[in-house]
Amino acid sequence: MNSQSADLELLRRGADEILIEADLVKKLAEQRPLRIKAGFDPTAPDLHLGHTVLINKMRQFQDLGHEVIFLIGDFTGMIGDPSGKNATRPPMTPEQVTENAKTYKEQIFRILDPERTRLVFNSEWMGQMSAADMIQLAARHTVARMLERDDFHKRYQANQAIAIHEFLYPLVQGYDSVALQADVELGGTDQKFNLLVGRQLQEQYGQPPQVILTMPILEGTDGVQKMSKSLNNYIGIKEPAEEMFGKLMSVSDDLMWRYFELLSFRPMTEVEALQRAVAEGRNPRDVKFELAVEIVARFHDQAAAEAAREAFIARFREGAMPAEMPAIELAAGQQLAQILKAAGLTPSTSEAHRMVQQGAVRMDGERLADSRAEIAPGCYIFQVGKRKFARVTLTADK
RNA sequence: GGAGGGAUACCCAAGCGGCCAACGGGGGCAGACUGUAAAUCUGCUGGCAUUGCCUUCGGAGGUUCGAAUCCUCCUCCCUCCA
Repeated sequence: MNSQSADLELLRRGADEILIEADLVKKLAEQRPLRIKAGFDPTAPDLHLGHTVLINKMRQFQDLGHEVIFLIGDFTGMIGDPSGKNATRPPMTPEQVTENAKTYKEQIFRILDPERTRLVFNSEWMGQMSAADMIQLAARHTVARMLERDDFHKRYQANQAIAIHEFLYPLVQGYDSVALQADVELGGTDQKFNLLVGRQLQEQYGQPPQVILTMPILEGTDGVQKMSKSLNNYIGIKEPAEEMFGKLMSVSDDLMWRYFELLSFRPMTEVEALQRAVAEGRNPRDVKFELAVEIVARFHDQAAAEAAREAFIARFREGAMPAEMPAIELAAGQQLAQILKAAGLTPSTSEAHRMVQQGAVRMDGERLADSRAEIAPGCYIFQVGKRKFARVTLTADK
């Protein structure tokens, strides 16, 4: 196997589609650094592992010596959100954009090499465009082609409104590829149409069309729906190490392999070996440990990752307490249920009563059965369920 | 502009005068078990309170001993017609 086909195999990993793969082979054969473009929304970035699928792919290109362009779509953001019926979102100020760009850098450079990453804003060229330029750009594309896009098509069929500027968005995104002379553009599968517009526009402007590489949308920790903050099935890359580790461990044994493919940098040959090992009886938990350690180490460091693993093991094996927990001081003379609520361990006293009924509440390791019991003054560790702890000091100030 | 249909707890979705704090599913939480916060099984899932009270079925009124259920008006959404 020569190095080019090894490169191709790496780039293909996890990819949903490569259009056109033959073109990519040709470009790789040119033995020059390719310009790899990926666009991101300028809204406040709070990245989770789902976003990193794409960024990981950028990193792979980078490792192979290509030029990665991290494009922030601030021009698009300043106009507003075209999708759906959502009220147009308030335009972002240049200050906000700068601020968000800073946050992006903080987060993406955990994965990307800052030395080899070009950060650009599309307002750099879009801001220069006159109305006449814009119309000329619009003239390069047709309504019929726009309507090929699935969501436009459906809305048109259903007689739902499509605002003119919504047609402009794919054009602007496509024009970014022209402005950057991109060789490859990366995006989620949901971006396929927009990426294709880039290809078409580049041809119109006399450039060789970019190759499109789409990455799948990562499933969240529930294993079914896409990872997203609003579905609360996400793992944020700024989360504390132990939290991140725990969430990774909560992923099902099946989903783990998907995460290996899309999130791990381990060679697929190794991943396949792990898969065989599990089939032959190795505990999938231990394999999941390896995944969790790798990911946590990427966003924290190796030591924090190992510590998170040890803490995890300690907790389920010995029922140990976490090293840190909120400490709260309360007046004595209250019922247990009220203490639990006051300590933030349950959202309401009714919930606290239910938790006690279900045997979920412990005080200094002893299970409690009476949610109305008054607790004598002193310092205790309360636990609700497996994961919620608080150190509560009850003071008798009466 | 006209004609119909709909709005129920975190989400979906029953209920159509009292047995409704409201079936069922999803999600969430808890317990058991285990190989992990996987899988499986079971339970819980409005609030407050020493088992009684308070708020909830789009909003505001009304009928009734009693309404999520009936009436009136309003708001929003969907379908069909112009």
